[in-house]
Amino acid sequence: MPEGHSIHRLALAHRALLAGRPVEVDSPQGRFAEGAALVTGRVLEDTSAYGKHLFHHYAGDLIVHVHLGLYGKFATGAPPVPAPAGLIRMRLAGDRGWLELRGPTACAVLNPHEVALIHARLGPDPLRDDADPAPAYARIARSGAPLLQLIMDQSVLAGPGLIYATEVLFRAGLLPTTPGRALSAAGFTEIWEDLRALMKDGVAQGRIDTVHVRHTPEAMRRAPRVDRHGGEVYVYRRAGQPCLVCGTAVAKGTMAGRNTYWCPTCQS
DNA sequence: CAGATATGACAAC
DNA sequence: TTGTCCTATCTGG
Repeated sequence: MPEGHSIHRLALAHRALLAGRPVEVDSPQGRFAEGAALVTGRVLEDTSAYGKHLFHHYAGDLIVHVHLGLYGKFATGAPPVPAPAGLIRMRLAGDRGWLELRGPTACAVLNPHEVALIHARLGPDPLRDDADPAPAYARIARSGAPLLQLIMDQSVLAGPGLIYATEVLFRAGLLPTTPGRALSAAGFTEIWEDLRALMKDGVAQGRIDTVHVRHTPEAMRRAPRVDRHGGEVYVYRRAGQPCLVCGTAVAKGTMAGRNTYWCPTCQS
């Protein structure tokens, strides 16, 4: 489930499992063999997350950068390390546990300068307390692109993916097609604060649940009747099913090659 | 078993 | 807008 909350959660888990001690790194599948050879045996000093990007910081200014893309997955466990099954791009083994990485879009050893370049091309991450949302609103306010695309654009906001973008727009009562420049400053602040609340809950729970997280006061006023027995999301992948707030059939469309969902009654 | 699908990102047309 | 990458899982026959 690789939206930003998953990556932050992975950074925490990997720190707890492996940081502070030397780790053995290899690549059973082979495609990360050269990178693994550079870092194996070093101390994994820390981990970090920025948007959907995960970093393993090794002693000696070597950083392994991982981007899960659409299919990437980590598996972790306590010792002993299991026999390799499937295609394992990267495997870590420390004295407290092990980790396997499959199917990432990116897995490479970088230097601090290269990491800084990645940070520089990302927008503010709602999960980072050092984030300044102002540049994101500046981008949105002068764009005619649809809000769904802008929220998913990692150079505007780092971390939200299709589910959070879809759901936060439902909670804000805005159609996915709303042009960025139609969003008021107050409307942006509501979305930013809601993303922070939703994604922090996502980190804590390990799943996306946009129905049970408290709405902002503005959204509560618009959608006060939440079905407590409803699903984890309001509209994502619920095409044709009744809206949890008003009962209207959830609509489905396509935008920039991605499926989009919205409630024709609650969103305008 | 083949085929479709997936929470992403990028290049190429 | 389409194709490509990477892998696992779910669907239908």
